[in-house]
Amino acid sequence: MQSPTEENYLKCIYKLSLKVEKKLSTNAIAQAMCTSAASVSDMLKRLDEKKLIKHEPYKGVTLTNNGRKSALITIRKHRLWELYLVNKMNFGWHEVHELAEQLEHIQSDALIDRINKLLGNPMYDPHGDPIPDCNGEICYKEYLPLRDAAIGNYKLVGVKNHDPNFLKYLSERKLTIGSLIQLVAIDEMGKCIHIKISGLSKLLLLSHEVATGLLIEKVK
Amino acid sequence: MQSPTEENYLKCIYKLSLKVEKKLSTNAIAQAMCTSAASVSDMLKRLDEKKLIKHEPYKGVTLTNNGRKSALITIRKHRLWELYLVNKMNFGWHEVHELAEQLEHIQSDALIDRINKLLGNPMYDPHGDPIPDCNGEICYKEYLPLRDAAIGNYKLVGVKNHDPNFLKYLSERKLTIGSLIQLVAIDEMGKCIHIKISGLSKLLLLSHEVATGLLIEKVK
DNA sequence: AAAAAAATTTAGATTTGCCTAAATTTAATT
DNA sequence: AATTAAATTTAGGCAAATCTAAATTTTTTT
Repeated sequence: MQSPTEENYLKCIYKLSLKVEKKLSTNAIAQAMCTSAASVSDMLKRLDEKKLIKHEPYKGVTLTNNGRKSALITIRKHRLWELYLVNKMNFGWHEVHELAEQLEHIQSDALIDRINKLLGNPMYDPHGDPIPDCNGEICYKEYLPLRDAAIGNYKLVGVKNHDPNFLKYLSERKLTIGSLIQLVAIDEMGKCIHIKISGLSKLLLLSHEVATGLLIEKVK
Repeated sequence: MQSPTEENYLKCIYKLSLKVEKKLSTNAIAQAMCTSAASVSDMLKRLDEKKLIKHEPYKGVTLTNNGRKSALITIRKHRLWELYLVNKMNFGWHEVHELAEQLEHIQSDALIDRINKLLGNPMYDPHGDPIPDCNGEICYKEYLPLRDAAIGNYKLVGVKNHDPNFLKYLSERKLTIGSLIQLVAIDEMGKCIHIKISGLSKLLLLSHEVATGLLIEKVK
């Protein structure tokens, strides 16, 4: 078993590894964890001894299979809790991250299995991120930012930006995962796009920044 | 704010204080916490510095108002979580204590308020224990063990024994909080009693041990 | 290729929470 | 009242997780 801190390090290393192909630097982890490089160096030694990562001093870090699985199980718990908080406890999608950061460390397979069951074995969390299965298998989708889309019909399937203020901004405009979006016009000059959300009458104007944070899927 | 360990000590001291009128001994706490007297002595010093308890070395311990409130807020969280797990997540009343021991340390007023709201601001947990309000006020009831009752009609309002096996034994016999019980006969010789549960046809035989663990209320 | 800069690790401390063993205080016996 | 026994505290250590500062290694620059 891992401590909550170790779980957080593994989760962090996993997420950074998705962005960076090569071995991870101590500094990158320190920055992401908001701690000192010395603390990270200490922790890397411990995680290496536990065979959760492979750490060659001065060279960098990679996850072992065990470490990756552990990280994905923590991510699974986080995402299931987020979805539970939104779907069953009426929280907004902008409120659940910090809560899930705590709840993901609750140790009980029975509890997480129950949450999964009550949610109907869901595939995605409230932000559209895939939920790893109980073996730590995860299935990534190809995502297209709305910013790069042509005129047409789309479904909102994810957000790239998880900032609570951004999420609140979206839900206030009835934009959540699953929303059907018609891209009506692209204003390259004004650096924005015009969309219409299925079911709502009025047009919505989105800046390129906002459109960059929205991940969509083509609809027939 | 307190650490989970500090919360557990305060909860423990509060619960022991209910049983023992005078000042609590270090040993009593050590036994209840399954730790050494030296560790308790350490912790008492820390809690005293934080003004959560009053500790006169060699003399004993009492809670301050702050300490009592903190303990009761933790107990509130524990009992609300237990009820939530039973009522909303389909756990058995014998399965929820260990989970609630973890969940009670989640730090979020919004979450516990939401749980309270979803449960309809409940008064009692699944074992019939009163739930302190958000100010740490608790209202105890006078309880009568079924063992001491005369022939008549009663409602099961609590259990004195929280052992999961005992609880499972009861629920397997359709005995849970709220069950209406008709005390049909008292067999002093056989050290047992005969009861009939409302809605069920057949008689149930309960040993004096079991009847001692059941807390009841007279029904008109 | 040598020197300077950047990144990383090690050294030495700190805090929390625990331990065992020793010292101290209080309570119980003789 | 003196001694023994029990309870409690203190002393000294350990492990996790953090820190700052110093030492080391790698990379970059000149």
